[in-house]
Amino acid sequence: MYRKIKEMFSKSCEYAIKAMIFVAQKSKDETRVSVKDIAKGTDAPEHFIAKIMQDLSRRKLIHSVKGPNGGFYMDANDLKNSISDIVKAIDGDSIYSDCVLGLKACSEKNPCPVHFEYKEIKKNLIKMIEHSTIGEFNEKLDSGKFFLKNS
Amino acid sequence: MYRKIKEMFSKSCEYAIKAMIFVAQKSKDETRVSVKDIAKGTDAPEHFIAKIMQDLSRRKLIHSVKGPNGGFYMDANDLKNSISDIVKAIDGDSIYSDCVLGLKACSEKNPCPVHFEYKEIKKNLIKMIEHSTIGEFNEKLDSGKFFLKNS
DNA sequence: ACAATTAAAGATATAAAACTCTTTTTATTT
DNA sequence: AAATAAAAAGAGTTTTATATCTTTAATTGT
Repeated sequence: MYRKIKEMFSKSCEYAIKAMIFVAQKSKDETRVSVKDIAKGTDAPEHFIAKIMQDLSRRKLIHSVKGPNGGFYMDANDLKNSISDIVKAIDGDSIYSDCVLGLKACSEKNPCPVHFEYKEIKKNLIKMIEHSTIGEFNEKLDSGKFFLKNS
Repeated sequence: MYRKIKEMFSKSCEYAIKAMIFVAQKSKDETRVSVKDIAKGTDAPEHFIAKIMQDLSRRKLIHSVKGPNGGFYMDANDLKNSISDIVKAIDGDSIYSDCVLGLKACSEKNPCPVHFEYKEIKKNLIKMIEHSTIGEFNEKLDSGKFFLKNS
């Protein structure tokens, strides 16, 4: 029985976050970024990231235009979106609401054994992903000290 | 496209944690707990939790005996295991090592944009799951203030 | 020794996530 | 208006996780 690897976010969500940051980078000068470019820039499978971009677009986290010279871009408002907004759009908000042990009945009044310990972790996690906006990451990457690609 | 629900641990791992706590509860007086009882006590599918118990047993996180009046039990040493030990046994240790954005090349010197923010979260998470042992939870549950079942 | 009981092992089935391919729609450029 | 380039939509495939079922091996009580 091989059960391995359990990440914080789904693969889709990882790609989504990377894609958002990537497009933010490229769309300063009104440029539109094609799915192909996003796939290359983030080491994501092209057709898969295309689907994810559709989701992000439908959820208004990013803009898109069809046709020649079309593609994805972000406006000033889009840059205000947080990692949390992306996570919610792609993975849903169970990371906020659900019990670590998967107990539906778990609550403050009916806590699972790890409830209060986990509460702190969750609070920090949420703080982090809500606090950091795409725009901020954009600036960080400009500084040249951070990287998006795998190789 | 329906992508929903992304938990901190895998379902298998949730079941494993609950099962470990459940068996700890029951095995004070040298009692052995059967798979059937574990399944009932933790709201887990019987045949599925059976597989998980096999894993835990193989990894020496729990003891088992076959035959009539057989079942699973924990000795004093087993009670010293932490949640972290269970997580590592079932989900692997990627939660410790892997980049949130799934970047293989991500490191202190080659950080992804969220690397340093996430580092703190990870540190807290690890501290929590390493710190809390099965034995402690056992005592907590004894106090009657915590619950394992879903309903 | 035998029957009963239980976990271990193995094989199979189902569901969800990850990924791919094809067709359609929309916009742009000539 | 036609050709083209791009995303959107839809359908399909593969892989992994979850779950079930069956057989085997070990232990106990009679």
